[in-house]
Amino acid sequence: MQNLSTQLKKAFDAYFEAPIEAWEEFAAHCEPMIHRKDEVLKKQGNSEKYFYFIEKGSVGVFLWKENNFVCLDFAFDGQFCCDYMSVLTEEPNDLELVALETTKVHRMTVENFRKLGDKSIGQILMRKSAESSFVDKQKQQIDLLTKSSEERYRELCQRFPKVELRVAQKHIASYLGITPQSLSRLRRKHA
Amino acid sequence: MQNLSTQLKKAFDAYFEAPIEAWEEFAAHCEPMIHRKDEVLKKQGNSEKYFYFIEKGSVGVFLWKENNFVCLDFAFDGQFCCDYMSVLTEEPNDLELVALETTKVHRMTVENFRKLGDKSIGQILMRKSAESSFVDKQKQQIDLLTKSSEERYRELCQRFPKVELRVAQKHIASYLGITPQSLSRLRRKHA
DNA sequence: AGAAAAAATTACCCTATGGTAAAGTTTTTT
DNA sequence: AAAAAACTTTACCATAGGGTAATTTTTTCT
Repeated sequence: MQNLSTQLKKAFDAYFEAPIEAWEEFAAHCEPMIHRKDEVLKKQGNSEKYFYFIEKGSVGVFLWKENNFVCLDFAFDGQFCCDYMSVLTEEPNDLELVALETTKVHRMTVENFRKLGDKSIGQILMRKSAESSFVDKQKQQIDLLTKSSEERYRELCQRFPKVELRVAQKHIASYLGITPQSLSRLRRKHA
Repeated sequence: MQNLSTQLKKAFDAYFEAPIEAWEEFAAHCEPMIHRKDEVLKKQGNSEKYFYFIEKGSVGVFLWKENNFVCLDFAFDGQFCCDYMSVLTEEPNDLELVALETTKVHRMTVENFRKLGDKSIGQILMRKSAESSFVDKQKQQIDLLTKSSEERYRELCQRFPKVELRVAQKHIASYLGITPQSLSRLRRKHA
């Protein structure tokens, strides 16, 4: 468990710049959990029950659209994830979280996460959490509006090395906003 | 000034669900200001100096890309806006805020906004602010990934009635992620 | 008001991506 | 190990949107 603390602390430092008490409080309420590939951590249409820290593995955030799914986000080792919109609005939401490989997480109930938010130290945690989530989303929007799918693919591969090996092409394609066929073409061209 | 209070309060209620003390504190530090069309409220590469509440008019958030600009966001009457990424990171940022028509704002220095954030009431304000900004961005990302430019255009027109009359087509086009020529075609088709 | 500048529209052709289908590959199931 | 299912690649054609340029309309400047 000491190992988690080290890694969790590192994630906090990179992500939040929150005071040390905040992550201690957070860590104290975490429960370890293992999810196999394709296991659904949060189902579309439900309210989010947990806030996750990924120790090892990866999780995809999906939106089901007609018969297809669109991948809105990936989260890998050392990152946090959840259907944050559901947490914030306290309502059911259509995002679906799925393990993309065997994944070890530490999760905290949203109930506890919210209770944390009532304390002043948690207030800061919640704020930092929302702020960094916003910055990430803003970057994604900028990429979608200003970069070609080829650029976006190359940057994704840089940001998450080996992502092509760990995550199905179809998920990467939908994340980029293109079809698997188009991604396949891109890959062939610049292989 | 009573008028502002009413409208500002309304904006808070719609946006933040923050306690009444938060917006009173906010309103107390605001300074009224009028910007003419095309006036730059925040220049690319600078740090954000103000946090704005728009009483009447509109502001565009732009990112300059090569010789062009891309519109990332619009803000109209009763909304807040700023280069939020710069405020959060406390660093210079490339977004540029421009008045799209004659616009009356009430602005607060980021310095004061941050000081507010140190009080517990401001902590909540900052958190709510980040949270609602995140939700907005998430929605934008979803639209970009799941909807056609035609759908996005129609929804933009619904969300901000008369937007086609108040804002230049080229800005709307870049917000949608297409060229003015393509937007022109769309408009002709469904006029 | 008239001239100049900027923006919007239209047109033409071109390219990136979509849709469908089929072939090849990998993974899962039995 | 064989069969089935799922995924990836390839191919072919269709289409939305881009690039350039010319024309018209609107806005700005003098």
